[in-house]
Amino acid sequence: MPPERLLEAMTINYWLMKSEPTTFSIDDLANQPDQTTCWEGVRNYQARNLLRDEIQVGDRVLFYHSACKVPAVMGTAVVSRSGYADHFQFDPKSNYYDAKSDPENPRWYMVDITLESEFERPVTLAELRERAGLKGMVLLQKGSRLSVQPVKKKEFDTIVKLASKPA
DNA sequence: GCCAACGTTGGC
DNA sequence: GCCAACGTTGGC
Repeated sequence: MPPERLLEAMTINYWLMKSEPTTFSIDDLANQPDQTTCWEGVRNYQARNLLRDEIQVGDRVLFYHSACKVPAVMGTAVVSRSGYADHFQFDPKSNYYDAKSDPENPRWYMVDITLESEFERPVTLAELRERAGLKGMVLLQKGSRLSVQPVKKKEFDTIVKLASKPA
């Protein structure tokens, strides 16, 4: 392995993934076999590139509830399988079907994630906005809609720490 | 390649 | 339910 690949293999990266709890909540993840699920249905090229090229086994994930009453980070997960073709794109009955995707050259990718911890309490979006140290988070940028996005280690650690303290 | 129209996301 | 912001589509 060339040295830069070796370094990559040793480096853990951090991500945030959004899910609408009415579709798939952190409790749903907790109830999956092995508390593991494939992260299907991402249909945005920027997020696709992350799923296909960047996100590696062992990377850690903030599980975020979006489009709900109290948007919040709910817990953490670990990437348990790196990018592979999202088979729902080839299923005409799926909401995620994409007639223009070529099976020889799949357009959409997914990873598997496994629950790591459910926070004792949600760390709300409002709370994240109050922390000066989190100002740079992709999630907090105006108009930011990426459903899979990079997070800095410092940001990840700050949020995990917040979750262990009373609101 | 431009850009208007449309659809979606997601906080509020 | 509203609406701002964004991404995609498709005519030209």
